[in-house]
Amino acid sequence: MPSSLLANDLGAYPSPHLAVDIVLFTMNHNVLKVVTMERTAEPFAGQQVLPGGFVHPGETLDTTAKRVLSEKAGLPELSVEQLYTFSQLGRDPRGWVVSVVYFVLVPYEQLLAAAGELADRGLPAIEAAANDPQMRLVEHGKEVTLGFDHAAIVWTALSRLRGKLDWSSLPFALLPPKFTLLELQQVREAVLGRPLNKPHFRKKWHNKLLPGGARLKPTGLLTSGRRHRPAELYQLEVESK
Amino acid sequence: MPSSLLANDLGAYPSPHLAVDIVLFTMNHNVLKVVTMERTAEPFAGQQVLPGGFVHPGETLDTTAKRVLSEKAGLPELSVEQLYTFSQLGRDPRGWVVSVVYFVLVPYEQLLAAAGELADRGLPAIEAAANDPQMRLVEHGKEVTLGFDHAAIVWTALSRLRGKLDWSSLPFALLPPKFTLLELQQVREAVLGRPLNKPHFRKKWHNKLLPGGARLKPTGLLTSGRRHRPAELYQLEVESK
DNA sequence: TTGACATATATCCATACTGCATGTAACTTG
DNA sequence: CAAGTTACATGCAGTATGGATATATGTCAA
Repeated sequence: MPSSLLANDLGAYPSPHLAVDIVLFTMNHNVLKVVTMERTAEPFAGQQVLPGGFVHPGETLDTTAKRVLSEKAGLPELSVEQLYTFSQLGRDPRGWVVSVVYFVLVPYEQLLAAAGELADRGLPAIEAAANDPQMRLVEHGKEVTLGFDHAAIVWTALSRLRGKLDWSSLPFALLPPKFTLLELQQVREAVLGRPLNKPHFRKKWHNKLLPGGARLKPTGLLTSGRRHRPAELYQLEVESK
Repeated sequence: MPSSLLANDLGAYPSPHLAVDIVLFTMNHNVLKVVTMERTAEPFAGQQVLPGGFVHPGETLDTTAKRVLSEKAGLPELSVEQLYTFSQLGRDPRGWVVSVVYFVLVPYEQLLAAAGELADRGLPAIEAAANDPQMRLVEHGKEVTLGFDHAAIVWTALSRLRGKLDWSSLPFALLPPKFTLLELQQVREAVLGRPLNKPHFRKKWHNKLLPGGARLKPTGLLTSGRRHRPAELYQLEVESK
């Protein structure tokens, strides 16, 4: 017969410290970027790390993620999505720390408005070709090394984002509410790390119904002042049905 | 300027208790089942719950999952996959407990061999139609209620399993090493909760190359003693290339 | 021995999606 | 007004999808 589950008193075992780290993606000039911050304390002082913080009593992990996003980047209104929980031994030199990692997408304009100093400094750009398990983080032409195991975490997040491209409406969170089909194509090219065929892309995405029930609808509005023929603006609409 | 990350001493905040719960799927008579155990202690004494346990110092979460699987079901050699981390407040009446949930697939024969008493008792069968957000757990004709938030956890695991059907070789872990195409089809029908077209299914899966680099190859062997025409046995082979 | 039965397996067809080539339209800048 | 750049449309070949239909081959019962 199965032994009783959780028969031990709570508190019988020591618990790890539980933290939340955020992979905050954004996109600027057709390049996918990730928000990092300089660490001031040891360990890894002076290096770039992902924004994060410890879980407080009375918080769910989602709540912690939103609080960290608000405190560190001034972005309180974003929807967050849990990615993975990292628990490798020794991943934090200070002790036993388990990190639940969230990933979040934000249009560059919104990031600028909320935390301009972040973007001024420049953010690490993600360079990762489609069929290449390598990933480089580049800022101002030179490679950035992240502290802790955060480089591996960003790679995991990028893989998940790629997987979500085709069947989730989440990647639209990298774009402003209204966007052209070319802008959408550039987002997908940057995430996938490879070029896409343009006429085919247009046919596929014009008025496309997404699995979530949303539809990509043309608005009738046009771009202007862009030194070429204006393009129609599209937006994501929830299907009434 | 960004404030320092993790500036607080470790230990400044209280930590939740960290547990691992396992959703162990198996399949018998074309029905998808999940392994549960009767809880003997309060809270939820007498109810069925998922196998689980607390993380020990010196363990990664994967290690904990494998230890729990070994201790509670006698299955030490299975590969485990992290599903999601649950942290709703009040999900455990005893206190602040965060659960990292893993899901695992095992062929019914292997489960029988390792923990026959589990299968003798009967396991809750999962009844969930394709486009229906409802899910019922049924054992011996009547609905089973799971303790804690474990019903919601099983639903999350089923959703993930469905999502993995098309692009992962993981669902093959529900089958023995050699199997017929019909058996594979029945696995997929049980997981998806809807029938599939047979001729199309055969064309699609004969010699199919899976994303992971594995290929579904016919072995030349045939079934026998099944009161109808023998079927060819297939197996998953890693592509040398 | 023979025919009913259940499942395996093969063939065919209509439709949709993919990847790509080609051509035309419309705005901005010099 | 010409050049440049991008938007937008159409057509085509190869492949995948979803399904109907027909034939093959074993077991089992009479």
